[in-house]
Amino acid sequence: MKADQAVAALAALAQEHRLALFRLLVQAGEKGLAAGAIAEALAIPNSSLSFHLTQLRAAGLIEQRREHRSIIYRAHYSAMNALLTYLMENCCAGTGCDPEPACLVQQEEGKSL
Amino acid sequence: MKADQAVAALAALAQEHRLALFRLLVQAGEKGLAAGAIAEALAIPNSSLSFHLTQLRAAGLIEQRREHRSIIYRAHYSAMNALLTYLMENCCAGTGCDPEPACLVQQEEGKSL
DNA sequence: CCTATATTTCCAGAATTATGGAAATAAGGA
DNA sequence: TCCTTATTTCCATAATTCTGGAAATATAGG
Repeated sequence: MKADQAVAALAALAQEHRLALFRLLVQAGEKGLAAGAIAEALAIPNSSLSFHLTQLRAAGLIEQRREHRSIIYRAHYSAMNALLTYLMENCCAGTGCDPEPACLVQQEEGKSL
Repeated sequence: MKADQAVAALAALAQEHRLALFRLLVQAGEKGLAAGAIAEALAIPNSSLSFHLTQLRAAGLIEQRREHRSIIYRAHYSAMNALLTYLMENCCAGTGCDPEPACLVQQEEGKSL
């Protein structure tokens, strides 16, 4: 991951409504949620929600698909993991970070982040 | 962790210089780095660096201590882990997130995040 | 006390971002 | 085609953030 992608992803998450929205999608899992359901859950006007969905999508953190009349959004987990990995890359100069429980993210890889 | 703390931490990281700075400190480990060394490594004017250090510190992501004439900064790993955990909280509706390698952060807890 | 080093504070201009109502677009069914 | 539902685009206002030079503050040593 490159620095400007990471900045874009962090900026996308650094907003009250978008953070709540992203977490909602993280918790919803692979099946995702329709835009209308999100607007209702978060009590945000449609036009504002659409703006925030666009921001998250531009940052690569969520995906959309159309299903009948609804547009379904879901979290893009691998993008999220790439971000977490980037943040903690080469952490603690390789010393293991004790006694703090840092460096968690990098220990379970070998898969496509 | 509460939502507004998470937003503050993400906003602090969502800036080119601050992200590079934070990662530099993550990689430097517990011994940290002096402000001057950071300014040199990142090629940022002192006043700008000081602004960014203040932002990161206000968000709880870094700590400072004085050592002789220098002020040493280091990453606050537990705050970082609290943020990562918050982002992925209850992820994938408990289904395990396969086939994506998400949900990494929460699997190694039992320690003070 | 004077000097050198290290870092922060002050400031104002430039740039970016969030908001929500109203209108526009898209899809599906009668 | 016409109607209903679902979502996005447009727009102007308001608010926030970044920048870096110059001056101020803090520490240490001679």
